[in-house]
Amino acid sequence: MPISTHAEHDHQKCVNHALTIAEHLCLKRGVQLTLIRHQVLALIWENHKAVKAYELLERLKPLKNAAKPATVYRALDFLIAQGLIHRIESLNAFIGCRCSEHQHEQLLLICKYCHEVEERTATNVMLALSDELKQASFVAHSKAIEIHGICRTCATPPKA
Amino acid sequence: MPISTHAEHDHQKCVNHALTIAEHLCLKRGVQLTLIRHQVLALIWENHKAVKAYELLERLKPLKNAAKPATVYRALDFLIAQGLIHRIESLNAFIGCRCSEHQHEQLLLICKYCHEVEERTATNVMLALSDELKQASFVAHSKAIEIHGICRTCATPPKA
DNA sequence: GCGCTGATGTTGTTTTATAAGATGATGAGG
DNA sequence: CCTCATCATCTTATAAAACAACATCAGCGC
Repeated sequence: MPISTHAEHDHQKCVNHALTIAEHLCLKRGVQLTLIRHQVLALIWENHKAVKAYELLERLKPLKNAAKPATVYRALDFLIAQGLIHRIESLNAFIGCRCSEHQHEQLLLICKYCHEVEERTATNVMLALSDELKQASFVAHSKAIEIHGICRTCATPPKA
Repeated sequence: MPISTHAEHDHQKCVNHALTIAEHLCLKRGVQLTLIRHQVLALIWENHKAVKAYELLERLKPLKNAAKPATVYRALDFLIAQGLIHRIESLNAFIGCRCSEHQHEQLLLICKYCHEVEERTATNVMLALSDELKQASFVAHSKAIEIHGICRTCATPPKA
């Protein structure tokens, strides 16, 4: 079931949920969700759009005057390693992960208009992919699939 | 059926085939496969590994003394637009396309050891993907899937 | 306190990609 | 033949994205 990505949803809930999960997960794993990391994660969750590293840097600076590229990249590295965010290769951008605890094979649908990213489990696709990889005798390390196009909302003409 | 990517195949055949196809295709489409574009395409086809833009630039310089970044990037843009090569987003690199004439939904298997890239049609995966996109009401523009891992050859211990 | 470890600060560099304006080649139409 | 348009290229800068290296600091166990 897709989530509602556009304006109408209670986004504060999204954010709170994501941050709470992140805190619990880090605690459980014995890794530090430090202030900077927490701030970066919160910034990423400000919306459901893919966000660039230098954009995050700009947004981080008011909170953290000394912020430099390395500051952001290190936080991003950590968040990725913990599965809390995804890196979108085809955009050099980042997006909060909705399922940090579960599997990590997802389908990312990236809208070229609103830039929102929908994350789907897409079980059937992943099954077919596993099968194909088996046939190819290829051992995959990660199976993120990034698809660019136009999302439901942007495709639908503004309601009459 | 996967192609043989490693050393044992007659690579000159690959190259000639790719260049011939490219020439015909450009002729048919009324676009110019100029000297520079042809040279860049040939360089990309020197092997089946993903190649970076600045690496191409270095290799192009002996042939074309004035070569600058823009020289290479323009040629790459053209080749991509004509479907003669693929851009591998997750590597910022490029690879020759084996099926310039046909469909453009492919599965790219990228080996982290030998860096060779195998291109597969993966019909079942693409069907499952189309289905999933339909469910999501998402209109995709391109459906390249990049999977990183270890290829058959690199996974197989050197023959006893 | 001391020393270990992980996190951060700081500086600089590398890698990847594009912008903008001048120049050159080719071909169609007058 | 000229001229204009178009496409390709050249040239110079610069932007954007990412990382390397090393210094410093904070917390913790001993």
